Amino acid sequence: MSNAWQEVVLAGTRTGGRIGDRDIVDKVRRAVLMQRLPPGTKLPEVTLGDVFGVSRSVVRKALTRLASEHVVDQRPNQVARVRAPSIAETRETFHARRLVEGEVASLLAGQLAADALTALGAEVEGEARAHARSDEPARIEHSLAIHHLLAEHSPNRVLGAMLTDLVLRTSIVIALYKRRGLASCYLEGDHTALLAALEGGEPEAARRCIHDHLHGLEALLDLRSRETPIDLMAILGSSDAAGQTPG
Amino acid sequence: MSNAWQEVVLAGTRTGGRIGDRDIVDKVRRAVLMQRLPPGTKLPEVTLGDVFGVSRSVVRKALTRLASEHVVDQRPNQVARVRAPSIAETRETFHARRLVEGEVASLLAGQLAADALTALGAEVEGEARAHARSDEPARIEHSLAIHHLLAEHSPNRVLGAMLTDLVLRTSIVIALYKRRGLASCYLEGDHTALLAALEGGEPEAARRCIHDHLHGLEALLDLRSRETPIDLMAILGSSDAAGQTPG
DNA sequence: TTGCCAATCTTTGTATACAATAATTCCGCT
DNA sequence: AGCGGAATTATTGTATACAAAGATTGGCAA
Repeated sequence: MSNAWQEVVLAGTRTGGRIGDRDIVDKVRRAVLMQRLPPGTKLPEVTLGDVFGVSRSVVRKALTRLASEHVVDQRPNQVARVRAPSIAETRETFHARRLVEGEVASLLAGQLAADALTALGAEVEGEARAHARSDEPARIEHSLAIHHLLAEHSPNRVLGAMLTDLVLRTSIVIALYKRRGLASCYLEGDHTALLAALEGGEPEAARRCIHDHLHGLEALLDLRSRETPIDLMAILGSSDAAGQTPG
Repeated sequence: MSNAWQEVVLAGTRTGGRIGDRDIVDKVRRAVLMQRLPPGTKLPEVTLGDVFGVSRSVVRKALTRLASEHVVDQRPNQVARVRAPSIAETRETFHARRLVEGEVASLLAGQLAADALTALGAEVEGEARAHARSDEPARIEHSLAIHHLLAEHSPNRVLGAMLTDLVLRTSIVIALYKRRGLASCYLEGDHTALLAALEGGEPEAARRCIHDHLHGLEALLDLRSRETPIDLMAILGSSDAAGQTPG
């Protein structure tokens, strides 16, 4: 059990500024996203409190927020754990994201200001270069930035917020279910095509780009229905939190 | 101000069973929905704690959850207040709900089990009868039940949860922006047509029913842009405006 | 050995005390 | 009166203490 994930979570915590629940949320979310906190990892309140140098009150608030973001699983009288979405939920999340992000993209087509387009272009280019030099963490960072920009610039803020949530959730399940041996989930040209559709003011083309992109992404996952880790753990009595070896 | 909203919130609280944060969330949400807690109402933690007989810890948790549900506005170091969505957000919420609920309805067409259909039919009938006897609270109750059933039975649970959230938010803004003098927001036959489309297994018809229904609902609101306080701030902030400020 | 139960320990749930910050009030001044 | 501005009050933020519920461990018996 000597996981020592505490140090991982704390990586790069700026000393000096007082730590609030927001900082904890950001750090944990990021750690989960970067797959440094694998699903099922227990997150006891006192431990997190020690790591961040705050008391349980702050940690509890952070955990509640993380639970509402679907990042952790918080059950009464039990230790909070990093959530492990099931295969079914993964498919459903992709479906929902296609719907929402497709709509946002179609709304955005031809409506983006010049600076927004250049920012988007920079991220697309950055992603391509990161992929070229096989820097997967950086590539993921750029990819997230692209979709986060879409969410931010959505003229419909409600849809934008929903998209932010869905991007987070799909990122988590991608990390979870990525095919073994697959170095990257980069899809050549997808984002470039999207950018072109947005710049060219073609709503339906933009929507189609999003749909294709997300279908492609989903196809890169290993979604065969060996039943969900959660179910197994529940059945077995959840005595073991660490890695579940298949077969 | 002697508002005495405390008694309103507590209406029908069963004594005996221990009160948890969930109970508070449900009660406050319901009170907001039923317009017994108007937007802007302050919800101090100690007061709520006294009302429900629990300490601030529990109340804080409940308020955090309500904030994540967009029911209350929680800003640092300030009293939580019942949220008052802007007109722009109202339009955006309706747009989002059309998108999501339309998709859910299309997924559900021809897929609902017999008992679900009868339950749905009962609610549709109940709504019609409540409208006939001008019992608006009961009518709202039935209408909520209809859409809640759709969300519950959604084969896509992610979309279902999103729909639940959007139904809540639209209900709040309907209560907020309903045209004065309008006794009810009942739209004759809308739900019946939806039920027929669902039963008949016509996905696109079901989606269209939802779209029409929500457009109709939105049209019943008074969404003229008497502008938000933000404009005032902008005027007072910029020095070049044609000065009507005295002295 | 295996299974079960009790004791122990860990972890969360709740209440409360104190600190920090925003809102209010009241007073003196113009 | 009208208007700052400081003292006061109200309210939230954080930490901590204790209670309650799970999880773990060890021993005992079949």
